[in-house]
Amino acid sequence: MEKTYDPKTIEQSLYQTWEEQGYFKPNGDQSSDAYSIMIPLPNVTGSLHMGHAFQHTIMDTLIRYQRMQGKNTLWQVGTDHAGIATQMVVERKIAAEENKTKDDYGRDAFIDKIWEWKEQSGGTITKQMRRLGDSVDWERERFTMDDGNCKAVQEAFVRMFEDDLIYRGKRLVNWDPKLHTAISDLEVENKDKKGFMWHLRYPLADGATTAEGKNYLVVATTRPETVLGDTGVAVNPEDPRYQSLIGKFIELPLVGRRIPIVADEHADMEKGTGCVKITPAHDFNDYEVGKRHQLPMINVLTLDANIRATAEVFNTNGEPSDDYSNVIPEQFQGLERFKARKAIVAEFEQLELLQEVAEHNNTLPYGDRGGVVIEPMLTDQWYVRAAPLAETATKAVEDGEIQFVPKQYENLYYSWMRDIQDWCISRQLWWGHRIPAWYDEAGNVYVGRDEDEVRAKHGLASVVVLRQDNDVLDTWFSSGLWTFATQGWPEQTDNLKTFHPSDVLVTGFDIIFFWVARMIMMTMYFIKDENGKPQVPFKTVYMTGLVRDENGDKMSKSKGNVLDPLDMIDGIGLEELVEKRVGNMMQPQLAKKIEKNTRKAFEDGIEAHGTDALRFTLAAMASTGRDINWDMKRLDGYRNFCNKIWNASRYVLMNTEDQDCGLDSKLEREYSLADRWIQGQYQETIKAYRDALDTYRFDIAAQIIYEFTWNQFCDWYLELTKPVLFKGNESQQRGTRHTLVTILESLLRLMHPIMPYITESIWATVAPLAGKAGDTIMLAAFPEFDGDKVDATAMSDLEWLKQFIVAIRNIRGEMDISPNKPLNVLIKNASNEDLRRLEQNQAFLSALAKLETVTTLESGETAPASATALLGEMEVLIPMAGLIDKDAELARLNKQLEKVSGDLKRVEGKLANEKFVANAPDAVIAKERAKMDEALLAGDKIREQIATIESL
RNA sequence: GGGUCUUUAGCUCAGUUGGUUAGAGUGCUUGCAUGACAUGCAAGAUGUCACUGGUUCGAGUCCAGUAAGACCCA
Repeated sequence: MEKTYDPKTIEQSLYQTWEEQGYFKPNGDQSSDAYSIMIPLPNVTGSLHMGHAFQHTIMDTLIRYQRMQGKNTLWQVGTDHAGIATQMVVERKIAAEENKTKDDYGRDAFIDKIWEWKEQSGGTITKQMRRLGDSVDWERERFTMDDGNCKAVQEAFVRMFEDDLIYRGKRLVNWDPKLHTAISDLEVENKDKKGFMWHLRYPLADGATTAEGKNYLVVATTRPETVLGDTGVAVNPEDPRYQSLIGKFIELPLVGRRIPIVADEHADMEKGTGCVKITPAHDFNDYEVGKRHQLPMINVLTLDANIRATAEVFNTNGEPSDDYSNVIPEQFQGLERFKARKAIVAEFEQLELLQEVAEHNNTLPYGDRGGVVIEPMLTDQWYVRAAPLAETATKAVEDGEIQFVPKQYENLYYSWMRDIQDWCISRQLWWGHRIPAWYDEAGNVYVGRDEDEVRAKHGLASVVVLRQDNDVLDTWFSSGLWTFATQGWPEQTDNLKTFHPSDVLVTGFDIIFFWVARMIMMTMYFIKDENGKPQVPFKTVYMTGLVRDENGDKMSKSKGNVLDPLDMIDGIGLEELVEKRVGNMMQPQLAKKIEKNTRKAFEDGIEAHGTDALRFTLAAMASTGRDINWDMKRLDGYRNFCNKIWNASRYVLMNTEDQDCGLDSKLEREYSLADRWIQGQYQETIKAYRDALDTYRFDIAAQIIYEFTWNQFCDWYLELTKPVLFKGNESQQRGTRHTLVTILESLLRLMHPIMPYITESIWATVAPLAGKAGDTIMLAAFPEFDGDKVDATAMSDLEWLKQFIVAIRNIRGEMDISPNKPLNVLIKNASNEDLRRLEQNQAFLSALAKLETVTTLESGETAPASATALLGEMEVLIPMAGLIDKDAELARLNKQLEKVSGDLKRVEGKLANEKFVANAPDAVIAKERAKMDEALLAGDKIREQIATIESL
């Protein structure tokens, strides 16, 4: 083995071997339990960020852990087509490179272009996953637009339509005027912005006046440009100011439209003037008010959100109507919406109908992709009726069929499910699953799996011209079928039977609504068990937090603080990192700032750390549901841990390779105290570690394995093997070698799920020495706790030994005695057990505490002036002659005394409190008593010692 | 406005049903070429557990409120 751990040289070839050998595939053993995880679909043309690395670490750890327990294990891999995002990328690309639009290409050619792009850039993610060590079954890799998924989506759509769970309707949708598509509520981000509230005078018709005698009403609005589409004014039915006006009319300025004054709860008496203009075609609240009062709807905006040349007038059912004139004043025609606002305000001012302009904080809806303000728009769209699906889906969580980790996310889930809105699933895009609906020339709609089926089903002759809906489905619609479509649905396949429901879903809280909830709804609707009971898509949902940057800021491209997991693994130079962050930016004006921040945060670029260190760090920081502030220092620390494992293994191999490791059970093996102790420690580590993994506490698991490996196995056990290996007899050496190789071999298996590469690499050499056969650690058995191997006496004996050694080292450290100077120590007040332990562990003591002699004083025998340490009642004395500074020793003793006195005071106080003694459990009181006795004794001894030293 | 979460060592974070002197990594101080490792070894220092009040024999932990921050919903 090389002297220093170098991940580069081991990782890539190992992965290739694993993949080639088919170790990632399910073992197909139907007699063992199945275990499956369906990957949260990354965008096929995207790349993995630290959040993915985090989730993948957790999934791979779980999968490897279960696989090593012999389960029939599947980690299903795949990517999604990311409709809007991908189409935008390719549109920008052809615009930049060829100055063309998608319409220049035409639908089919443009879609071909996207497939091309997918072929080109689709490999990034899979390469990254291979570097991360993800043990996914690549042969089953799926894509949301592959044949199987297309079939599943089509089938799902048709069945839901037939069951009246999908409908088409003219309704207000969130329209993105930049991307020209409807989006769902979830794709809208509400942002607080400073704006204005305009108070407009609306003249009353027919000579009516208000209670105050005015001939107009004042309405307040943040969107004056929608005046052109007003079809009513609402006042609160309880409002005394306007009661007499209800049923009367307004003469709407600019367009001269006569519109009614209606009474509706929506008008808030406390807010503004209490009068609200109603524009049903351009506002979600107004739409509802309009429905209640049968107000017509007038659309005044184009799909670009410009003012139309002529308005579209609909009745309240959305049918074209001529209730009102469609004329729009010429000066506003074609104006962009914000310019139109200015023009209309100016016109009101001109007409002396602008009463007031007040500053106003409003919340504006933005499209999460296009980044422009969303326009409520009256269009025909397809919807999923969500409420009936939500009922079953909510119950599954209530009944505990699906559990969220951590639990509090269940509330978030419930709160959304209880108030669920219908889901707009059509998108005016070309890239995606085209909606399986056909229209005849009369505008009738037919839904079916293909045109032939539609014709057959509805008896449409071939002369009837049908055209398919131009729109595609929301990407999340296909993602919602992921857990079962990947397993062959709509066929009833063996895979579906074996691997569905999946065991755990590992994902971020930010897509609970987008994906998790919808997956539960869709799955429970389509998949039933043998008894017809709806099947859940997964039993547990493990929610990860966000990985943030070192300042706690969200990582994002525009902030330029994104980290590529591969750069943690391979390292990257500063210049290259800067280039990576500022190159190809959508907002080049930020480049300077990003460059400066990057140079500050990564002065020397990023060192290579290897996959195992990255994974271990992510695991160590995975406490439930919390965000992670990424800390390079932690990564450094855990890279050092890998180096530690490497070197500890090197030590083991140096002392066991080509030597008798006691595999032949006929030859005698003598186990030292250290051997028996480390075995017990190790067993307890297995137990605690498995508990941690079973409860998704990866941070605790990492902590346990770190503590055992470094602080027990390396710091104590390996040191304790030295005296045996260098000076012990044959059977003692054999026993220790046997312990060394067997513990290390098993420890590697224990660590493997989190750190796959380093463990596999070392295991290949260590396993044969421990008598283990097998081509790969990946398929070796996961260690199991064996209580018989825990030797309680050995455990307490060794703790005593450690205390002894630490006490000597402490005196050396504080007294400035070289660690190389052999010492002669005296023992006073030793119990029989102390004597036994001393007797049995001379070799360890002299090696680890560097002792020349240990002499027991008879009772009554006087000791020379010494530095002392206490082990229970036993005193360890280091004679001072020539070694120790009197004042330094006094200072050291006084410090100890102070500590002991402090303890004593606290404990005495507690025990003197009658209520404590009366109420506390016996065990607690006994503990306190013991502590008091110990403190009393220690205090006496230290004071005695101080007196002795002072008298010198 | 409603809701959820966070606040513990210089930094990044653990801390179970309330019960020793609140821990880890990193950083800091001192010493050390020691037969695996200087990406190391040994020893050591470091806390108003955000704040105020309450419950309790006992609170980092439970309750109420305050402050700061993050997120979700409207």
